[in-house]
Amino acid sequence: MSGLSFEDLVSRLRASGVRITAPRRMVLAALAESGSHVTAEELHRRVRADHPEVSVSSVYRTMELLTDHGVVDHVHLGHGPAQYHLTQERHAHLVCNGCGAVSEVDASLSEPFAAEVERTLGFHLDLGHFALTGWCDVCRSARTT
Amino acid sequence: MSGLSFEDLVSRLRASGVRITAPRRMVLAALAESGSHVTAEELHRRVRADHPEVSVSSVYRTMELLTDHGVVDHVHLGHGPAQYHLTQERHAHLVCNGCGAVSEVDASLSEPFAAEVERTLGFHLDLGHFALTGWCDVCRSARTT
DNA sequence: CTAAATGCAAATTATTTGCTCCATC
DNA sequence: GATGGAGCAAATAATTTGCATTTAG
Repeated sequence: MSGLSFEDLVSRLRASGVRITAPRRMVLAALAESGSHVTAEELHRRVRADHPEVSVSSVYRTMELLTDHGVVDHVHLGHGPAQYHLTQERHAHLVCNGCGAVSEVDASLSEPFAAEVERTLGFHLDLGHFALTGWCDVCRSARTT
Repeated sequence: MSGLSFEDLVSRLRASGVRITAPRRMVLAALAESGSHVTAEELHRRVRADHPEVSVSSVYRTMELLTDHGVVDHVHLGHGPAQYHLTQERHAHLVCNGCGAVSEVDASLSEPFAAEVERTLGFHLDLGHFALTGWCDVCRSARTT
């Protein structure tokens, strides 16, 4: 799912019967060019720079479509808007309540916990969709002093 | 912090210099009477039943005040509104993406994970503020079949 | 040509804020 | 009676939806 170029993605989608329209192409391109996480608003801003007529609804509708096709995913990093990204290996996110910094948790760290929850509670955790919040080292020290 | 009666809470607040107004008293009473988790809207609905003039803003402002005084806390159970509750021992919540059922995770289960994250990443998790999402047994089986 | 997608504006949901009037201490 | 709270309505923020108009295949 990762490592595919932008045009590869377009071909794959067209092959799945997805209509490749100008807005869709532009939104997907903007997403591919963005770093890991972008908000819908940010994508809209980028697309609008070249094509002011593209609307936010198209961004949201495209994200929904691409999500259904497994190409896109999003995370909620606490309060605030959802963050979209091309589908990749799922991992948990840590968001600091103080500075807002986002870091990633390697699956190897969270798997034992997820396994334990599954075993004892019969609940299958998806730690990739909502971030885990807390305090980074720096902010933690700053508040306790 | 737990085990205090409604009137105990009121006295404690008044002692801290908090003005005990009619709306505050009613909102706090509604919260105390509600089970563990209630939304602001639900609290408003309850209070309004007897006193239609009380506004939502008062509910929100009261929740904010009580939060500042450590009497109230809230959790985000995924999408949807925040859920308020009287302050109690913090624990993580599991929300099923399928049926929406909420369950609690005993701290003993999450502590080893939190400790490991703290040790290796220097990040102090607060698993009590945002719920962990995933799939309960029933919904999980239902989707994979 | 026709089903599906777009743009735009208006609706929703959850929460916050400005402001004038009212009540607690 | 002064300071802080309440109510109401309007403002925000993020997203969704209805509908008339375009467009990909």
